[in-house]
Amino acid sequence: MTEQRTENIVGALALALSDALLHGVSLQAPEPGQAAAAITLLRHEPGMPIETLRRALGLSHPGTVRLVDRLAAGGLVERRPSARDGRAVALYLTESGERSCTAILATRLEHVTRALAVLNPEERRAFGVLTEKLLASLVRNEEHAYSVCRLCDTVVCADCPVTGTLRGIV
Amino acid sequence: MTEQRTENIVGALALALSDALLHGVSLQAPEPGQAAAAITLLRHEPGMPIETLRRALGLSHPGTVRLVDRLAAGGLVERRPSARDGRAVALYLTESGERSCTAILATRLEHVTRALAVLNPEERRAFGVLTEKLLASLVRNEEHAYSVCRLCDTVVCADCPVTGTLRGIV
DNA sequence: TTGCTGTCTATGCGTCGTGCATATATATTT
DNA sequence: AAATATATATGCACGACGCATAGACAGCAA
Repeated sequence: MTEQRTENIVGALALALSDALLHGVSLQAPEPGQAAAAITLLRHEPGMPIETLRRALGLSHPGTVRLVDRLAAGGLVERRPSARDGRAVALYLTESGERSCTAILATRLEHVTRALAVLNPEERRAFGVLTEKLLASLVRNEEHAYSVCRLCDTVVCADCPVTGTLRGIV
Repeated sequence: MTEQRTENIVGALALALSDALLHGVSLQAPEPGQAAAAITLLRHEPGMPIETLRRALGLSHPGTVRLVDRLAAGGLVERRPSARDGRAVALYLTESGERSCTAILATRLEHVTRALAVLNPEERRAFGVLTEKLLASLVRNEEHAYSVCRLCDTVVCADCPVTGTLRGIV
């Protein structure tokens, strides 16, 4: 019973945090939804094809193509022919897209920082350790990892626990 | 710098958890989106008017009216005249709506439980304490509380930290 | 009471994102 | 060389959404 109370609170915190993050991040992106995640993923891995992006975002094929259409029309993303695969498109951020990405990551970081502000240094450290353990156990495969890390800042997150888990799986 | 790594991981976990929760919960609801949250909110507070629901879900007026239309057409929700306010509608779950709500809450609980399974009892307790502290500090006002707790199980969550904070504010 | 303002609900309308089905091009296998 | 699989693009129809608006009622003022 008391166990379930903890589970309930954890679910509420996850919802509250991701609500705040997604809302804040959408304001930095050209449109709500997965546009912000698409942008940060492309900084994460420049040249990513549409199909990989699609799997990370959990959208349909046409939906992803149209999203890229809109991002390209807005001057944030550029389509180039892929060097390795003649069928594929290699997606790159433009300069404007890079600026948008920086704003998105800053907003995300700011929201999480504000949320963690009530914890003292020891508590924050303890929370970080537990969070890392939870996150590492949650990732199922590479596709899921792309999705989970779709809004991450890869520069900050050296030795990412998610990729660490994947190395263990593969 | 290492500080930011913690923030990054916390953001990723929040996203991963809420993704999983929202997806699982949507499968128990008649449609994706905020339908599941609408159903659980109505168990939380039977007789809730559309406007309160709208604020908790973060939708537009017409969007909420249409959502209630679809839920009513599906036999999950019932509109009744409000006893106190002649303009307002009092929303209630039908029997079928109650069953759907039970399935939604069970799915949510199951997902969080599975996520917390890697922690041993002491870790889980510590994580629960820190989570509660974070959640309590995050809630701004009553409207926000409805939103944060929109998928909660009020039976399980006796002495909810969110309502506790609100009592402190008000 | 009468009248004014604010709130709650409902709906017509136009827009736009979405997915299905399909078409085309290229890669990979047989 | 043929067959199959994969990556991208698009025509089409559906549906959710928000804007603007309308109608009903509450609450307050004169």
